[in-house]
Amino acid sequence: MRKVSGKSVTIRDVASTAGVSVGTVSRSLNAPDSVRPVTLAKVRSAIHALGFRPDSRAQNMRRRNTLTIGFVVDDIANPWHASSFKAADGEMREHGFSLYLVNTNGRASEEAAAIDMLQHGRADGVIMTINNEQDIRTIKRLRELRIPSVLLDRDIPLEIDAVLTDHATGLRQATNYLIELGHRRIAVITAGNDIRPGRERVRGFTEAFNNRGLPVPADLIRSQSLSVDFGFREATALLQRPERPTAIIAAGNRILVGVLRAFQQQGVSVPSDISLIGCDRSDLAMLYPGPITLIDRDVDEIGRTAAQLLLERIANPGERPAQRILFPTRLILGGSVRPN
Amino acid sequence: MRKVSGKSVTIRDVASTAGVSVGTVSRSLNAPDSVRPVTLAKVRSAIHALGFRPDSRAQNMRRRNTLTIGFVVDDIANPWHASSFKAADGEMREHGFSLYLVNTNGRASEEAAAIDMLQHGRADGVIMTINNEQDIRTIKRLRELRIPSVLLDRDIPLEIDAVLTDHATGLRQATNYLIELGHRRIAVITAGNDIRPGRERVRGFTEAFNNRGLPVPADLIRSQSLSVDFGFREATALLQRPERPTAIIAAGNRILVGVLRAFQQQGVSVPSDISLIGCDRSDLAMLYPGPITLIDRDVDEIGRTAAQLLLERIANPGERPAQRILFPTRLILGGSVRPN
DNA sequence: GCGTCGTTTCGAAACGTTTCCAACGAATAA
DNA sequence: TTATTCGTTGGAAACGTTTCGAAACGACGC
Repeated sequence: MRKVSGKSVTIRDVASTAGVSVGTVSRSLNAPDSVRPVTLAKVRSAIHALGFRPDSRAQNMRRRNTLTIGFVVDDIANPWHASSFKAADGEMREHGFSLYLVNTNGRASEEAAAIDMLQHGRADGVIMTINNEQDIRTIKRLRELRIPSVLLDRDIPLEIDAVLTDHATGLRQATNYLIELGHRRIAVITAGNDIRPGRERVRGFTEAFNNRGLPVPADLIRSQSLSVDFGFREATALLQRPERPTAIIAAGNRILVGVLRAFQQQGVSVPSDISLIGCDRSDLAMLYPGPITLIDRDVDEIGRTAAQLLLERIANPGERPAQRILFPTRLILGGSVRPN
Repeated sequence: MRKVSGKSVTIRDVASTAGVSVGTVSRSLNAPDSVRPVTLAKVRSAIHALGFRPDSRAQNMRRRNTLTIGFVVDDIANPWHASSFKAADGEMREHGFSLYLVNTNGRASEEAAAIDMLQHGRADGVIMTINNEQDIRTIKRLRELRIPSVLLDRDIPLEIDAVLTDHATGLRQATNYLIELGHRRIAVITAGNDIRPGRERVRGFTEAFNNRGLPVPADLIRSQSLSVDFGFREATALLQRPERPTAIIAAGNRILVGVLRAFQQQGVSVPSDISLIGCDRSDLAMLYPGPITLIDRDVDEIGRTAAQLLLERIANPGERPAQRILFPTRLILGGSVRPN
């Protein structure tokens, strides 16, 4: 809190102290090779003596950039988002960028406001996991976006880079696994068809049954939202049906939380009362006694790839066609499934 | 990606379109009451027609602020940090601020670099949970900090606002509870004495024994780090002792993860083989069968309070004495403890 | 008709950098 | 010797906004 002198030291102070012009100071910082060693030394010692650090605001203003990337998610307390943030942040930091984290709480209005704010001089690019691929406001903003962007696990019919997950295959594998163990009344709880993961997971689930000529248990497909509450509500309802499903696929890491909460409340144990498959590695999934069998994916690589894609766009702002990169999933066998 | 014209629209374009001066446009935006209604209308329609939005970089430059707050933690994947971020972010957003999230990975050098960067024009304030209260580099920076700051759950002998938790009482209560249930070989795993939570928790633990005239099990106090790995290592070692503790207090939410991992690996069940108390509400603690008895605190209120403290400092930059606000803990009984 | 006042607007300066162009001196080539 | 080039430096313009003092304008009182 020690505020010695009111004014902070600028490049002009350094220049006059070192007895050179401001241009020379600037070049000493940004292109030291272009200044004579003896001059450089004078400048450096002046900088050191005054404790000068360039003001980022002025640099951003003049350079027309910010070295900042917006990272937009609905909920950073979702461990998957936190992990992908960390991965993207690590990659970005290596290239001198920092990340603005915008938590939209799943509200489309905050999402739109975030994009508006970020693109007018607060960020050089955006990584987003939007909440609804059909929302008019968001789409409109994305279409007119002035800075490069990458979608994370979302898919929009616009020329935007995207890093996607092969959820369909993941769900197909998981469903096959359950079918092979004799399960037929298999429920899946997942996002609605307003986002790609919801659509793809339902597709994979359906295909698994179709491929074997088995009837698809359409009324056991609960596809609407990735929220904890939705998982809880649907699991509760499923457990109360006269003919309980013998297995549930909680396709979404927040959904898994809701499902386990329902199990806890109803005193249902896994896997003796019901089999369970989750999504995405998390402390909960890995340490829950069993542990829980899950459809995993490499969140670090996904986050890092998003960052790389964006960095490339920023470095070469040409009009390349959009890239869409697909990452595989992997079924990790735990102890939350038993034969039926 | 539609980049119509190379240049973006500035306040000058608006001025000439509306037939007024740039000053008037600026005042239309920032002090609409000071401009005649008919002029305001002209300006507004020009703004709308051109799709003008002021450039944040220029505003930051001229106004000498950024409406941005740095939020510095070692690991955003720690759910406690994620929750406090969300709470602080919500409060800040209401006041027009956004949050820069800086993930230091627990490295003191990155911590110092983050502070350096933030205070030179990237942020108007900082909320920090630093990694080591004794680190020279960090201390030095905090002493010379040019922007207001708030420490979250950390304590440094400097005039800096802080939002703290009454960990000592929390640990005393938890320890008392175990003692009353007949436990004597109680282990505690927690942070080292380089951060306040470590010191306070050990103090509370010790006091509980002292208050009853019982010998303090000094060799069961494992106080070094809040990491998952430390929790895992210490729990593993404790389980392998000839005289196992009958109860473990995992005093730190990451430590709890490590402890449960050790239990999982060694096939130890809770509470039949050993009693367990954790810290901080988390999906894992609440859904782990039992659930786990824990020392909780209101993370939302803590995060919000940190934000409010900082906002107040930013609004009134006077030299008030530092404020230190202490929040209580609460023992939430689960099913992870049984009488000994 | 003139001075005064209040409201509204104009225009320029300022914020702290970067970058461009001109200028300079020394070194090299003719 | 003069012309040319190269490396280095100085000085000013520029980035897009806010803000401040001055100017313009009407209304009003005398």
